[in-house]
Amino acid sequence: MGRGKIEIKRIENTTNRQVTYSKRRGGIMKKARELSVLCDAEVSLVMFSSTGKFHEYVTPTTTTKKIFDRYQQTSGVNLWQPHYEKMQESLNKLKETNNNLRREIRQRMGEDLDDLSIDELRGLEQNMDKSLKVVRDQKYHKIQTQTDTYKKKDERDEDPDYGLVDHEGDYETELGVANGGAHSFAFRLQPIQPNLQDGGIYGFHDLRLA
Amino acid sequence: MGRGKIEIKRIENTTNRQVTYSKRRGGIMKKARELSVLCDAEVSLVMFSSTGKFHEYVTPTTTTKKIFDRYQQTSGVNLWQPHYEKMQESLNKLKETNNNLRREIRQRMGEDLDDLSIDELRGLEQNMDKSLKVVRDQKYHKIQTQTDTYKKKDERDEDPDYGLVDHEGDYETELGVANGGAHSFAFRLQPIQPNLQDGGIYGFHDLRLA
DNA sequence: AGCTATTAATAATG
DNA sequence: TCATTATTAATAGCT
Repeated sequence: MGRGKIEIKRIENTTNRQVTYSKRRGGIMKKARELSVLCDAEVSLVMFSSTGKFHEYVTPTTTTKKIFDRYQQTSGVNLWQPHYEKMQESLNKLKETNNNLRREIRQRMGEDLDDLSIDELRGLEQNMDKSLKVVRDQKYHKIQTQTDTYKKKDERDEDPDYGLVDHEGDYETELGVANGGAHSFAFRLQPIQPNLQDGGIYGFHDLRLA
Repeated sequence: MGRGKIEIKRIENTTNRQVTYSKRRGGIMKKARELSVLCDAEVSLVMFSSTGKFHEYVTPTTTTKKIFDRYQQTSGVNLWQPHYEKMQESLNKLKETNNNLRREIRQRMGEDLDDLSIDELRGLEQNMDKSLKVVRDQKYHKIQTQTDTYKKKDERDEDPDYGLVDHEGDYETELGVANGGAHSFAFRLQPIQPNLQDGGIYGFHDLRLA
């Protein structure tokens, strides 16, 4: 369809190649548009010239993203799914771990004990008993140390923030993630938060399953 | 270019539309191929017919994924990155939360106490003391209940497994070691599959900071 | 960029 | 769906 027939092979002359690219690009985009309209089809046409210039046509009623999403779904070709799935899997594992850790803390606080067997209860009790001794010793040790320090310096003034629980900022809501603050200890929490609203928002010290 | 000129608008007759789709699809794919070869260009052409049938052409020297990546890069359109980053962020928050939960459990096991103030130690001690009483009561209650059950049961039949609690033998041995010989109630949670390779980024049931 | 001779695509038809 | 063909559409080579 020109002044002469041409062979379909790379046009070596650079200028010619560019000109032909320009002309045919217009042609194929027109074809794509016509196909969209006439046949009510979704079309995505993406082109990069040999010089790297980018052109595209997409059916106006959709987007390239949608076309590619559909492409993935239909063709079964995974463009980024592998990575995504891996992360999703990691997220789920972490959430499960998180729940287990919360459950353990709750049990160490004397809640959620119904499901434990006698042996488990015995193990927990022994562990807590032993741990409590360690904590107690550590407390005495610390008091002793501090007393010594006071004797030396004879300074004073206590921390006015004593007892305050700081509530840090927002947490990830979409995935039901609760982010414990660096110094969030359940045992410091006096009133355990009553029921919050749904949507995966949990207080820092909420040990319910996420 | 046919026996008559046609207007570029949706072909209402379904059969006609399909036929035209079929013909023009072939035509545009040929054009895409020719553009690729003649002009040394990268072309991706994705089409969905109105009935949902999928067809594509990609320059043979590349792949749809590569074109897609390049498209993202060139057009500046970020299609999946936002979601990806969001997940990454969630992962990080979850990991931090898990670390905090682990730390709390460690402290409830008498470890990692050095950073706690006297007041925090006191709070922890009181909480543990109180919780221990609850656990102890629960243990006695459970033992009592089971004893009653045995009495009733013995009157009827002899089912040696009834009411018996498995000694889930693993949890004591496997973990005691990891935790300096301490009886590690935490590791009762071990059953979830261990982490795979991947550099062990997410240590799920290890109470050390990940 | 335009122009146009010529080839290519395809709408209607069988 | 497949082949034919009269027409229109695209475009190669030129300016």
